[in-house]
Amino acid sequence: MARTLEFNYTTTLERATRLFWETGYTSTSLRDLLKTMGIGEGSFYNTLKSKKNAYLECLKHYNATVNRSRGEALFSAPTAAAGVRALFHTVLDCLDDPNTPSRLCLMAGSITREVMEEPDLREYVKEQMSLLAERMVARLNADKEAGVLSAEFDPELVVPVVVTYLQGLWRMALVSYERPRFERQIDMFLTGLGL
Amino acid sequence: MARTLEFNYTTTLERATRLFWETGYTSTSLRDLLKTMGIGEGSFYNTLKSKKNAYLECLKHYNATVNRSRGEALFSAPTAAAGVRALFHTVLDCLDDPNTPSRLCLMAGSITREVMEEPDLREYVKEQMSLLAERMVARLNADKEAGVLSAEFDPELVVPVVVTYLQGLWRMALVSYERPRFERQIDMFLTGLGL
DNA sequence: GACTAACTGTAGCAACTGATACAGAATGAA
DNA sequence: TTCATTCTGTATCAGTTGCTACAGTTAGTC
Repeated sequence: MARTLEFNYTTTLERATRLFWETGYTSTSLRDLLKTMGIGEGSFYNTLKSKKNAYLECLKHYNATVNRSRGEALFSAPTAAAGVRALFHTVLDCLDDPNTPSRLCLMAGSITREVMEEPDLREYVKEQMSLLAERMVARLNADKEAGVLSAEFDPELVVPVVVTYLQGLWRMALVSYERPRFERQIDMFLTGLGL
Repeated sequence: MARTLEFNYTTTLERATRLFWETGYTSTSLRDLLKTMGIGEGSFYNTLKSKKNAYLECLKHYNATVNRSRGEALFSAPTAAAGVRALFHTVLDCLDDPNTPSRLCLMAGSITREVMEEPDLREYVKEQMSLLAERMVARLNADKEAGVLSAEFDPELVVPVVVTYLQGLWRMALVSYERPRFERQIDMFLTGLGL
């Protein structure tokens, strides 16, 4: 072993994550990336290998922080239904937060032809999405077995609908967003599903 | 007036539409565009002014053809509920059609940071989306007044949910698509809303 | 048949794309 | 101190981006 890293890897990745979050994978140029990260191409390619790999690391970082807290919102609520509503609440809070880099969640923003064409990125995104879905199914099933949710309620069927709707929500926020409208819409949606 | 256009405007725009549909606004290069259109930069900039304007014209063309038939599916059904289901049916048919350029509807694919940053494009997309929503609301209200839908049913509240879900559906198809799964999901969703 | 207006192809622009080569600097082990 | 190893900044690569200048071609009008 020899010379140590001159920059702080974590804070640098954090900056990269925010930029990718703001401008997306393809339209974030390497130059801008390096500028906001505060490092040169030498350091970048030595530690992160490529733009694609850097993006993957940012996705992981995002899931370990932002999406992790969303998952906690889902689980810390007294009932599964309240948990799902809490999850949507964190999404609205994110949209309202002036500190958020973009109206689009980094993960939602990665569901793009260009990103999906990269096999490793595609697989990671797919994997993470089913992970969230599985956790949600598990939580709903727990309530079902406890008798909080009716026996007819089918988590395996409902969860994909919720995930799909959530993806649509991020995109719609890109067109126009007003919290009260979104709140009413989400309530209508979840009530319809029995949550 | 003088010299006439050497190429057929309509078929040329059709080709451009298919390419934009396939590869999206930003990642469709002018070179590729000209190659598939079969014209040179001279003709292109004389008739279409810019890449942005060409994209706008393609969106209009798409709405006048593909989305028009989707609207017809919505209206030609005996009931509004059947109409909405027919609309989703055309979407699935589009996803199954091997001739379709992309898993993503051209309009759905235009809901992107880059596109939304162009004021004219943004306005057009927004306008077209509310147009579809209005038509849907009108159809549902007609059924409500006819007594086919219950008095409690609120189209103004339900329609945004449907539109949002549809956007999510396109994106999810980009991740992975299997018709039976989607059919079940859509049925669950619409049933929940009372459609 | 001349004139004018519009269309078209070629060449080229400056800026940017992700990535690399490589000399030099810093570090820990011997 | 020596030495191998790793990190970093500069310069640069070949290819691409949307767009424009302009000469040459074609057509309708008088």
